[in-house]
Amino acid sequence: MSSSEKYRALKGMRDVLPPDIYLWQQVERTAAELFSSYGFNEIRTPIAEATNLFTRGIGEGTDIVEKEMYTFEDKGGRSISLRPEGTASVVRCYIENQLHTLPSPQKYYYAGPMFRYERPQSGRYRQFYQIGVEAFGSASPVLDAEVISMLCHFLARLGLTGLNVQINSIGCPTCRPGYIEILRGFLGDRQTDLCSDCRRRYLTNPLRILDCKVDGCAGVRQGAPHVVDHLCSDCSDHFNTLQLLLSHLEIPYTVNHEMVRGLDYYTRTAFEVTSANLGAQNAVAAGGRYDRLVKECGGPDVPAVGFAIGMERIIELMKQTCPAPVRAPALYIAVLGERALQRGLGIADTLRNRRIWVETGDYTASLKSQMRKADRLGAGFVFIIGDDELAAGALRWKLLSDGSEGTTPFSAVTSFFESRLR
RNA sequence: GUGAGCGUAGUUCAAUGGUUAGAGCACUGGAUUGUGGUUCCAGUUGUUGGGGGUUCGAGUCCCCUCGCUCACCCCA
Repeated sequence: MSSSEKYRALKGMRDVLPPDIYLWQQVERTAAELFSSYGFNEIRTPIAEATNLFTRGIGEGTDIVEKEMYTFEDKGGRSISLRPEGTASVVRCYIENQLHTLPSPQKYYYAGPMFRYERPQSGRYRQFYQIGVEAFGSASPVLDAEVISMLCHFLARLGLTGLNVQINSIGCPTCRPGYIEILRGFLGDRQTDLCSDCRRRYLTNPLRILDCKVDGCAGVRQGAPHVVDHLCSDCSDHFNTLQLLLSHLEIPYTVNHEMVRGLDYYTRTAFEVTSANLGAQNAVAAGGRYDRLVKECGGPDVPAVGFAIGMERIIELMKQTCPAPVRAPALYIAVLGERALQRGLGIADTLRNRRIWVETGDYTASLKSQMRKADRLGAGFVFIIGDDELAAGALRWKLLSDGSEGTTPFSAVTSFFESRLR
């Protein structure tokens, strides 16, 4: 709104406040509980890394490293970047800590902010949060299925419905080059009808033409050969077994032949969960297999699968079905005078030790204003303590929902309150 | 990086180019002593995002700028 002097959060970055914060906590708690039942352990890596970890890991030609990274020099002249995604950091962590020496597969999850310098829009922020999962050390499609299944259960446990799971296989270094040539052959004489980006992609990364959203390109690629029909036998077996497992697990999915992931490191399985209830940025979670990345980053030849969940997008969907819960104190202690305040503070302490949310009033304010404040906070009970109550050794209580009132001795406060709580 | 829409009180919104820019909600206090919600009364809040221009006169028209929103691109 007004005034250039006021500080505001940077473009594309925002505060998370109550009541939304309780949804965030719920999502994080659910992830921690569910993922650990699948044997995934949390890890925390720094939010900044050497820039070349990302350029090498994510791929020189990707938009993310080409134009979206927050990159700066530290005081020692080193090029540092804020992480634009989580996988590269986790891979670095896996290699640096020699986690391959532990029994395979090693399974980890992380949660935290990522940074990309993009133009913000609905569901897209410059600082955004992901919960990600990475499993190292098994090339088996069983692990792909486990990870996809875990993701679906996670989303279901949060009460999200109407989501769409799409999978595809984009092959491996053995079969992908062959497919790319076949694709180029198909597109060959129709190149001129492609958009300018796709004409460039024809040379650099023809796979990306498959998921270009420009109308003309969709027409040009109609009838294009599917990757899945040109996989080597290993990749083909892998993909078929994955589908079989997903069916056994009763996970509804569709094969999307046009889905290729944007990051260079993916091999074989690629998958994505989308929602029709978001804006243009409709991916809720996405991931895939990256069997060559660990080696490419200087580690042992270890295959891996993972995915990342877009926190803000999950939260948005949750808010559409049920609003964020409003929290309110169970008890407000209205106090009249300093002696009453002292008594009230003691009671508050006792009950707080029993995990009860208690607020105390301002003894210089009128009872009316304290009552009003209790009501505004949505407190369940009010305790009233004044000279009369101190003399009688019993406080007045009032249940705000129906206005009922009574007295109870100070000595019986704990048991009174706990029995009335449920 | 490209395009479009929108910027008026804490908030939601009014105000044919024409007095001192208003209203609801919210907030604070009060309606006989120590009782919330509903009601009534009173009070507080603005560089109309900022800068320039047109005009006798600009919240209103024009230009620039900043911000927000949405979309493209790309992605979670």
